[in-house]
Amino acid sequence: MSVAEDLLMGNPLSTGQEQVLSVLLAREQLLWVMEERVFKPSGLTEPQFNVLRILKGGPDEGYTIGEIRRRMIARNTDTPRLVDRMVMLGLVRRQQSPADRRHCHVRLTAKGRATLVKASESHDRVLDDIEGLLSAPQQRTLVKVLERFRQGLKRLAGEETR
Amino acid sequence: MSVAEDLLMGNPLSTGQEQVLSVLLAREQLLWVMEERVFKPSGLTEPQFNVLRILKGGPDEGYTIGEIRRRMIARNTDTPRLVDRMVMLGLVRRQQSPADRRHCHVRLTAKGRATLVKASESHDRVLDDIEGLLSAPQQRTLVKVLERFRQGLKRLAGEETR
DNA sequence: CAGGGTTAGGTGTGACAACATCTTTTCTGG
DNA sequence: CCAGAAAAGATGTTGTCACACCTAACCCTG
Repeated sequence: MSVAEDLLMGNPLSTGQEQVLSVLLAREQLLWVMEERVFKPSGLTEPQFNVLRILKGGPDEGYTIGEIRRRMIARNTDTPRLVDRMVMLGLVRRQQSPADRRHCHVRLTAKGRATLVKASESHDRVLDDIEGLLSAPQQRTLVKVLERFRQGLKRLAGEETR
Repeated sequence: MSVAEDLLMGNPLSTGQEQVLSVLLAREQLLWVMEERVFKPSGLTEPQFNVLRILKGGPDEGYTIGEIRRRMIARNTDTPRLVDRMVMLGLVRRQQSPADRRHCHVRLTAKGRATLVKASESHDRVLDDIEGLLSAPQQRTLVKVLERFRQGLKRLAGEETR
């Protein structure tokens, strides 16, 4: 057990500290499971997997770099270079738009699609397992409370710029 | 609003997806607030701040690289190089242990201590604000449910290596 | 239609994460 | 005591995040 987890269990922490640690540690553990069971076996990284999923749900002509970035979970993915590496891996194709030459459309290749299918299978299995961790009411509570937490944080950040 | 947040609100997602997205987005927003209000103003990065806090709570002779790593939240911090950079910034001192020359003790400098004090003030203010986001029962629920979630994930990961 | 602002994307740099490998030092079993 | 295992760090490499700055293309107003 890490010392951080140790801290969370039965030590005198402020409730703010507890909440912060809880969120950080849950995310750490979640990512660890995903890496072991989804990303490593498929040879993808987390952001690469996300790009593939985004493209799969998109139109045939693909998405532009900016559209991909807006759909990513992380705030500021360095999307041009992320796409660069995925082009080199043969996962996606990049093509300048004739209509607006500033845009470039990114599309799945056959290899990218196949890799995504394989990774998605293990991803779905992990999600199924996760649904078994908490009772249904607890799951709803978790989502609801985290949503309130997040909206509150958003206001905290927003107060800076007022 | 990012598309990821958009997804979370009123779209047909599996409950597993919902929980995963909730945790990831909450952590994103939390880190964003911390960066704006704690890390950027103090000129520290998140892991640097954590190292300083760890050293402050430790013994006078400091901690070794390995002890610091075990106390970090992230699983696999590249502690030698993290300490390298902090030495160059003048935040910590590194000294080989005479008893066991494989070890090196890392200690706060005066500058490191002063930087930590300044950063801790804003950190405490953020924690105070966070305590105001949810009702007391909700805060307890959040911590409790995330703890169950995390323990469950740990079992999921552990099943791999059995 | 010309010049300036805006937008999309690329590039340069520094810090961190994750993994592999290597060196030095210590420990341990025979 | 000594050879090999184990431990602690250091180092090399790749991928990502975050920021700053730059370029090219478009648009819009005068």
